Amino acid sequence: MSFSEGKKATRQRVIMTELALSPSVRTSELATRLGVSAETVRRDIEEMTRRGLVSRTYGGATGLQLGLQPGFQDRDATAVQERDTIARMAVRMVKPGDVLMIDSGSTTAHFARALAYSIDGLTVITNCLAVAQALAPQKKTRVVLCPGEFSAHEGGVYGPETCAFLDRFNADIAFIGASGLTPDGPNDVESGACWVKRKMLERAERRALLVASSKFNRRHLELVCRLRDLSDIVTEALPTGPMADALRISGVTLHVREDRLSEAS
Amino acid sequence: MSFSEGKKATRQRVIMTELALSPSVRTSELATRLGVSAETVRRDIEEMTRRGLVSRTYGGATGLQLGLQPGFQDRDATAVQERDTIARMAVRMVKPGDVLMIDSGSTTAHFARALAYSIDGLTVITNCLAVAQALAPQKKTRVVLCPGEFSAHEGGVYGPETCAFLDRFNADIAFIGASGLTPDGPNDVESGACWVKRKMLERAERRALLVASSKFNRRHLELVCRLRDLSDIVTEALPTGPMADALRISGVTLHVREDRLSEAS
DNA sequence: TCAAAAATTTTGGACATTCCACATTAGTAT
DNA sequence: ATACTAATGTGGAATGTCCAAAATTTTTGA
Repeated sequence: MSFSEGKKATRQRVIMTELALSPSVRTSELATRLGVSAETVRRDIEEMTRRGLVSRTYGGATGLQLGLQPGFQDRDATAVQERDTIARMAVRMVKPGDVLMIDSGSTTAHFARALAYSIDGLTVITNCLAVAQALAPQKKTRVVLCPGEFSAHEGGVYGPETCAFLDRFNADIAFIGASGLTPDGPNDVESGACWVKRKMLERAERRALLVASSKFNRRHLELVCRLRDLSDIVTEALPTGPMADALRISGVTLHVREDRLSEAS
Repeated sequence: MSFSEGKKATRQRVIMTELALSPSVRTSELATRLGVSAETVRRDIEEMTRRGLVSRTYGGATGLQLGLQPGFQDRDATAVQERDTIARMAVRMVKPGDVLMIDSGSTTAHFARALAYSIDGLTVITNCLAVAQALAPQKKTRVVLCPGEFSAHEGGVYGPETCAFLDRFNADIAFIGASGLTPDGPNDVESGACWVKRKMLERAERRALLVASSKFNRRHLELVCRLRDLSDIVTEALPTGPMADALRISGVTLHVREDRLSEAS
């Protein structure tokens, strides 16, 4: 009888579907709709809660509100302070009317939010949904979104379509992020993301890397480019050791600020 | 004593805050925490539900998920029921492995959410961010996002880039929405959106319009296409009068609610 | 095929929530 | 102050939910 998946799996899939359509479901309704007893539904919900799929409530369940992609903003929710400093510094590189390319990532998205209320008349080309959403409400900013395969994990689009599209534009400044920075240069875990970053760097006059100091000396799958291929690096703490040496030699402009000022007490 | 906002407003603000921290709140707990009777909390929740701020559940409330475009889902927060019925019916037109084009809009986004957990192996081409985000978490679904100028109001991309991009693809079914439907055909307030819809219809074998019956006989700026240019219309209530006549003549397949089915077998 | 294991339903009582009508209180305008 | 309206509290009946244990069905494995 059963061919592809068990009854339980089917039931739980229906629950997820139901939850995708409405913010909450009720045990009793599900029981009727699924033709099983309330107890069974309750057990399903309990199990799904354990697995982190839903959140149990009195009388039913609700989906987990994920503000965004799981792992996109959560990835380092602790680093808000650092990202904030970086974002503010990076904003100072931009002047009204500039054409920007902005990469996907939590740091660049934060930068975009800071940009939104600071500078007018921008044109922003991005492959990141969060960046687009941050900037678009500003009437005076034009946001161009790249095509490509959408990755929920990264919250952006990637692939040959993306690169080919970027190839048709010229920008004043490109802002890219990275999952690591070594003396060799910025690197990233995603190969698809690397190609997009490279293409952005290629099409822009100034080429800025936004990176938290916690990423220093972290080595990942693929090298995006050499240090000397960047024109600016924006970070919140001075690098040390080999990293500092490599930066000095590369001739990249380093934007750092240590003043730890908060919002008025 | 009171200077800025009334007690009720403060209470409801607390409820919203609480809801931002956890996916659901319980009436009883709120009552204790707020120092008011459960009945008052219940009345608050009821009012907030009417205003579309939260969703009432048995024993409490949950936030509305899919936190995206402000004004995107709000536009007609009341029509959830209708959209829900439409979404479920539309899902039944799709089979595993299909290539779909999905337009931007609240109805189509809802459809995408219903699709996400129902059908595997899809390829979806869309100009709508919400659609992409709804479908992308499904590993077995491929989501291709169109390029274009991003409109925060619509939550999607538009313009010549978008149309030119769509022109390169072929789809099994196109699902479009509309702000109005008259005997002439579907129409929309946004000219840019119309062009995208037309292009999607042009590139797909089956051409389905998802529209709530509340949109019947509403006339807006621009006609998207003729009725006969559509192959299917999915709605939740039978049209009447001239609208019904026009539909019969046009030869479009009409899908109206026939729900109340559970899975089983 | 049969028996053990797992999943599901049933049952019943304890407890929680809702709903509604009405009493009470707070807030506001006259 | 007075009268009026909105907001909140109270009580009890009706309904819904939870939980645990036992009975039943389905699935699994040899």
